[in-house]
Amino acid sequence: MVDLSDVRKRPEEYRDAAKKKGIAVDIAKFLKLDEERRALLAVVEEMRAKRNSVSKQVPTMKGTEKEKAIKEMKELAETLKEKEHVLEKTEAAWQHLQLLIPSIPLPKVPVGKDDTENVEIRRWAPHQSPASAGSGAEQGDPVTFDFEPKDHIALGEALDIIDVLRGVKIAGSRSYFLKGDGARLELAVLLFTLDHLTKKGYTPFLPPLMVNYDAMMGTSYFPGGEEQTYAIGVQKAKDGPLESDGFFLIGTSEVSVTSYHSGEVLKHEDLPRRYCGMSNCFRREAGTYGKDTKGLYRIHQFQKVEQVVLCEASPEASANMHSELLTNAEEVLQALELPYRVVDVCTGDMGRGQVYKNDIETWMPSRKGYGETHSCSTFHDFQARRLNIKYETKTGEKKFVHTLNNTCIASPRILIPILEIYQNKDGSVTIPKALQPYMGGQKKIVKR
RNA sequence: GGUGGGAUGGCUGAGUGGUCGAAAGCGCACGACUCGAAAUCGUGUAACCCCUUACGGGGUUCGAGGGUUCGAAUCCCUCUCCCACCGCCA
Repeated sequence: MVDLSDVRKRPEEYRDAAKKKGIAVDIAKFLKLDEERRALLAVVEEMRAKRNSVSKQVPTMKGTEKEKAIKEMKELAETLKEKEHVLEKTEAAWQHLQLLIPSIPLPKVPVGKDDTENVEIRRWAPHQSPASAGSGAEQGDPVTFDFEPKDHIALGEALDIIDVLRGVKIAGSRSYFLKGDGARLELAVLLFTLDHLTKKGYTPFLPPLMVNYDAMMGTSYFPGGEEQTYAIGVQKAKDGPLESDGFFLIGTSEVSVTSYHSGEVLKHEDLPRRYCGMSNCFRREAGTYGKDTKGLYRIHQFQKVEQVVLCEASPEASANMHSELLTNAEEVLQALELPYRVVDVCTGDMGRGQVYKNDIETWMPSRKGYGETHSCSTFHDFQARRLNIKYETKTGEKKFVHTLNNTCIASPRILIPILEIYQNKDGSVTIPKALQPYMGGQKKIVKR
């Protein structure tokens, strides 16, 4: 949610932001409703004031005077009820619209319509002599092979560590099993990342996977993201209606962990709060039919270590935390020796609330390109307003905190580059050095 | 799943239809006393919204929603959450 007084002050900027982000919201309609609401509020409050003052006097009155006052108040109550009803309706529409108003992107954000217009800002690849020949060398790929490489599915099936067919059998498309060393590899990469962040002062969380509407709304997934979200309910008969329990499966632990302090007032000296949530994540992936159907790239359920930060309300503090979050994620990729690039996400590929966003894309040989593996977002006070998270400044002023988040690792998507880049000619996969301690010292995944 | 007890300001807790946004205590802030401190005494101490340059005024909020009433923390209905015990259970 944005600062409404700011919207009143410079509506054109919000109209512009909505246009650049590709978000449909009628700012003029909002302003009109806003005025209507305030006019109605004035009328209703005046009537309430009258009622309150007369009601206070009633007990001191007697006889006909009292009867007259009560009669008058009865009539007033009726008109008041009507007015309140109109106000309520206006307020509901007003509230709905204000949730749709996007934040204004920082000036440095490139303007563009979708992810094809994101702008690369840097690349990293491990130091190793580039192969002079072999698959990929002529295109200048960061990873080359002197044999014909397999994709992660072929590797996973041959090694019996990924089973997509049986996943689909019991849970439908975009489902899978990790088994054996595949299961262990995923846990290894998650735990390695969690340890990395813990060492850097981040508090790990295992948060609720099911949350209420307020958490979804507060982190600004709702309204708008309902179609991407699984709702929890009870189905009493096969093909019968689903009775909602009012809970939703999180698509990221950002939802639970950012909401952790909702409704609270923190102390200035307790900021920044550095948190990381490890959780399963659930996504319906509605509207992606036919997109990334093969393999573990786009799936309904995965696991992620997510970084979440609450910091003081200054653009500088936010910017510092943003680069810290990026650095943490890059350190993990560097430890895993996976080539990646960082892009500035353009306006059209940003969410409603974000003011700045970077994606990290990791090299995936089978895609012959970089695939998104991380997403680092700065919100300023957009989420904090919705979640009502404040802090008290040194001067005793209460302000909304700034929130940020970034993936630190998401699996099994990260298994794509790991398996594909670390594969050997004989079909085995070398385990990245950093993960070997988390696999009991094991150095290779081989067919068992 | 069953039974009983709860939910009031930063905290404890009183309040069962009208001058109650709410006693008292604790905490906190300021002042007095003191060389200074403790103790003591005094004063003050909720959030949000609307109008106002400001001073100030008004509204809403006693878990949430609805109802009764001229008027609800207080009465009625529904729901949520917490605590205790019983049953079942990873």
